[in-house]
Amino acid sequence: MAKSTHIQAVVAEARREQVLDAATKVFAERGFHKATIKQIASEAGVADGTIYNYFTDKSDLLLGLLDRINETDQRAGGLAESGTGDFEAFFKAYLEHRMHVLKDNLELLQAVLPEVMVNQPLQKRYFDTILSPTYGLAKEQFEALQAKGVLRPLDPDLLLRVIPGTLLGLAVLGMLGDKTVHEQWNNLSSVISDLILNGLVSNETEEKA
Amino acid sequence: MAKSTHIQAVVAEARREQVLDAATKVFAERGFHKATIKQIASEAGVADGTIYNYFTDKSDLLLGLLDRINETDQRAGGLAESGTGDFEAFFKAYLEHRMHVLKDNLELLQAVLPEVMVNQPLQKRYFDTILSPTYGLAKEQFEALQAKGVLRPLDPDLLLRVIPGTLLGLAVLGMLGDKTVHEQWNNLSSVISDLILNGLVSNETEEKA
Amino acid sequence: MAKSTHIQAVVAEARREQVLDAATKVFAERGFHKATIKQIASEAGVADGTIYNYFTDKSDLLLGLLDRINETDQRAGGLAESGTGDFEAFFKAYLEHRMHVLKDNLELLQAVLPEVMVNQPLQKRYFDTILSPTYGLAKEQFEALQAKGVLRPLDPDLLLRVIPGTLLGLAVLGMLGDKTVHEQWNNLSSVISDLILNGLVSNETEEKA
Amino acid sequence: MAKSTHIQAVVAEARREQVLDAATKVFAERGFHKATIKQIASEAGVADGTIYNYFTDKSDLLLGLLDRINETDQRAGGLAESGTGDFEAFFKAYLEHRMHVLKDNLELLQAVLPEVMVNQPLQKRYFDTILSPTYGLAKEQFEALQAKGVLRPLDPDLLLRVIPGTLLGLAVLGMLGDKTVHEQWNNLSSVISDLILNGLVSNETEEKA
DNA sequence: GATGAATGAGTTTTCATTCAT
DNA sequence: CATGAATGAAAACTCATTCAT
Repeated sequence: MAKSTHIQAVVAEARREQVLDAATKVFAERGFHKATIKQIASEAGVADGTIYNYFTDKSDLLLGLLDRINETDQRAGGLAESGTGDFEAFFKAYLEHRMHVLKDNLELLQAVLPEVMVNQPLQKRYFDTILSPTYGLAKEQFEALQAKGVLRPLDPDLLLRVIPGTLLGLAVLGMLGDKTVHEQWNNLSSVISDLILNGLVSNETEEKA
Repeated sequence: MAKSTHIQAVVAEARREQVLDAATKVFAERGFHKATIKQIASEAGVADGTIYNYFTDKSDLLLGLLDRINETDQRAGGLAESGTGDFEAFFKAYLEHRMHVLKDNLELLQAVLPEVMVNQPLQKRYFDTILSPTYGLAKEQFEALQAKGVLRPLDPDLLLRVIPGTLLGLAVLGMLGDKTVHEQWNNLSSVISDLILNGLVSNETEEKA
Repeated sequence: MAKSTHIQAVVAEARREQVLDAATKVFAERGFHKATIKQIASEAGVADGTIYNYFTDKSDLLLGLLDRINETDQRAGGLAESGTGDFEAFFKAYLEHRMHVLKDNLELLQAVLPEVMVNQPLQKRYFDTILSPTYGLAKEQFEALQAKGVLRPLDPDLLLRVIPGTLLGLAVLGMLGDKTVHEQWNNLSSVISDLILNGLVSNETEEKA
Repeated sequence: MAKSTHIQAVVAEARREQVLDAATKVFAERGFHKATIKQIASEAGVADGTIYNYFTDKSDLLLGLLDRINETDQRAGGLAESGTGDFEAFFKAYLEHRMHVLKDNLELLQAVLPEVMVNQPLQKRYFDTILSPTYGLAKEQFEALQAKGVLRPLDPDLLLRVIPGTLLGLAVLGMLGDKTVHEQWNNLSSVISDLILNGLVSNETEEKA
């Protein structure tokens, strides 16, 4: 019995994922409201009613996707540095990693973001479970590096909006159909690193001054 | 008769604006799809049917709002520098201006962006009429400054995504309910300028190396 | 404007009645749950959506019917006697009147009763607005007649359940398909009067004993 | 094998009863249509599908309950009098018995009645198997008593609607939420007997006249 | 032009019933 | 026989759009 119960659970979980995959695709393509349960069910290869065996609601599908983003973010890890030397190398690697994760989850983000932007209960959940924890963690790390003199003393709370905001903004530009963003996504990573680390202004100029 | 026609035209234009104002508010609050014509009409103080004397469609309201964003952007102006000396001061001022304009139009952006992110015909229109022209213009200016050695030789196409992307990303963070972004919006401007111009890494460190 | 507004109101009220008539018929025939909005709309000669311009809900239709029963009951009047002499004649006339009103509203009662029996919020409303007031009024009248020695001293609270209960029970028997009840409805009135006034047991027998 | 078959039959019958008990409860609480197979199955402690091994249909459950009412009525017995003397005492006892049986089966009645009132095929079955036999039986007894001069010569067909109708009506008042009916159920029995036997009008008055 | 009631297509959701395990 | 997930038909309800006034 334990075994069959276990198999049931595995099958059920697989079905859930199958439905969430379909919802991701359809929400991303058509938006939350224009997406119909029929389309999602058909994309998932199940009957309409089946979806309601796994989700209470159409909007419960969205919560399921939010949880996925959350898990993705957990796995992506934080700004945990070995503390050893090279911050620049570390930052580049970290940013590249985040950009990579972001790229892999653009569809998911596109499925969720437009609705979250417009739905306040969802906003709260998104902010509390996804953004806020990230902020808390990173802030301490920034302050430590600033204390060591490795980083310039910019307000860490604001840096923590600007840097992820940049990634988010690029993702949104991508969703708005900017082909360059899509095609050069990998190169963007190093430009951002370079820009954020060293700034826009030429050193020659600066050193002259 | 010419006069009365003119008056009518003025009244009609005023009515159009009145409806667009209402649509901005209701779309921003509830999202394009959850917003109903009834709500917009009521907010505008007109009857449902009246809206159809000025707009063919619910989605035509959205096009009207897109045009407003376009106008906003036109008025905000480009990166036109007098060419004289201080690029840093100029960039700071420019960024502050754009941030200010953006702040004033957050509601409009929130009304339009989530739907544009999900609606491909709208994307194309948005991209072609709003983003693309901005890029073209700014690119030449960047290249000129890089040629003069004022700016470091980062790929201008990518810079032109990263910098506006940062502003857009911050606006989106705001729409997602990040209170810090709202409260510190004005301070964000100088942090961004500083970060973009000079980078994150402390000069002391750099110069030692 | 006052005139056109008035006309609007009259038309609207007529439409409401038209829909309630249709609902009465369809609910009585098929029961609340098996009745569909489509059927009611079709019976009323309007589109489905039109019903929702006058009633918030399917169950709001039922409330509308309850109100009708209430009005019916108000018009039917109470046990108000001139106080003069002949209680028996008065009671016969009163009962006949109530039976007549009941007959005219059997369809309405059949539409409402089965659902009220099964729906507690509706029960409360039905009891509070329809049954309870009737009880309060009649109780005093009974007690007065008992004090005068006209009526035997049976518990008035219980009499006030038994007598209307008898009418209600006969109506229900009718709804259950008892043909005799339908066909002899008018004769039932005098049998009930006679039974209630004089009892079942023969006077001869009684007087012998 | 004969034995195991017998055991199976007993188990099966027990399961049937278990499901009917559950159906009685859930139908009475929520009404036939709002009751779901899932709720009944859960109340009975079996799986949804199991119910279909014992009943062809949701409405077959109702037929099962109708049969129970029928059995209840059979057991309750008729108006069979020993023919000896005291009709009044007999009638009181009989009525008390019926009221008692009715009280014990109010839940069952509440489960069945509202749906029967609205479902014609069910009505026919209910009428033919339950009401009609009762009528036939009792009518003869009434006529005999009237012939003996024990009872006044009221139309027996109508009396046979009025008396059970009174009980039924009181049960319905109870289902409509009349607390007095519930609380005073036992006292109602003697009031009804008294009223039906002796009438409402005071004997003093009558004898004067 | 302005109005707002009427329309009915389109969606979500429920739930009796089936059937593979 | 028992199970309970899958099914999909059926219903309530919403709302953009039309059009008679």
